[in-house]
Amino acid sequence: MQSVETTNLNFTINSGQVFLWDKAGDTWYGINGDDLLVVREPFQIISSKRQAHHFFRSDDNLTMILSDISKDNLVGKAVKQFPGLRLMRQDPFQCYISFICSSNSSIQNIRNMLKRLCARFGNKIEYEDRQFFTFPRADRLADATGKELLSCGLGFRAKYVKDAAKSVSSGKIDFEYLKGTSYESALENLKTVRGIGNKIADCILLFSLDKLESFPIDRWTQRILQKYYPKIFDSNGTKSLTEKKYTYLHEKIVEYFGSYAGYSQQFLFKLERDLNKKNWL
DNA sequence: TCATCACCTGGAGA
DNA sequence: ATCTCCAGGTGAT
Repeated sequence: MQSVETTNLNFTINSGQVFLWDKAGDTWYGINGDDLLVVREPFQIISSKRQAHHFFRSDDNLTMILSDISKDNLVGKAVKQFPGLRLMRQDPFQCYISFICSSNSSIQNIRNMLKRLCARFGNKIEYEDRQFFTFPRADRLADATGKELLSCGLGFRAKYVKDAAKSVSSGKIDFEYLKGTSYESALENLKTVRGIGNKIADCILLFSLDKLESFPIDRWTQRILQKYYPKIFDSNGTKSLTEKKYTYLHEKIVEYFGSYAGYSQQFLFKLERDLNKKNWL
């Protein structure tokens, strides 16, 4: 029987979904929007805002989902190997900005960028004599100057972040609306933002907008598909992941892995990263 | 429609 | 020490 209490925090937090979590002793501290989450064993999650939420997706029927995705042998193997790996449900704006920053960057670098954004534009809060900075609000980032964002080390992403924040503060991008609309519609909507292509949009949809059929395809995922499923996801010819090919692959993926493909992706990704001894942090 | 390439920056490896 | 290379991509030719 799987449940939220069986969450493996190390696996889950270091799975590339979130960037603003730190461990001190037996306690994890994580920034989620304007909230600080504190998690310690035995599994107990505390919110500084006393918000009742399901950050670790405890409302998912995990037993059913893990059983469903285990129909594929390799995913089944990964589920057995990493039973406590979970998807998270992050604050959408933070997720959106985080993955825009992830473009052509490394995990460590993404962490640094986001921490600087928080320190500069977020609010300071204290908890158990520790200091934290919340994630900036959209209007705060929309009002930031290009120079300020560059000084946070965002590089060419600075203008994307500012524009993206503007889109949210103006209401052009509405996360609550996107949660309620279809996967395809939400995907297209997100991709109208500069700096967001298929891969980043899929990350935002999967990690913060409850679209479990999202299956972000990046270098790693592409390698996994070619390595283990060469016949099913035949990438004949073209090397680069074009718009057309991405869409085609995603259709095949949902057809093959099912409507919880996002969970499948997380397990496959963990499996392959582990093989390559990439532990992150 | 597809392939190439530039893009800021910092960390890792030579 | 100094340099090169590259990182869970995207947008412009």
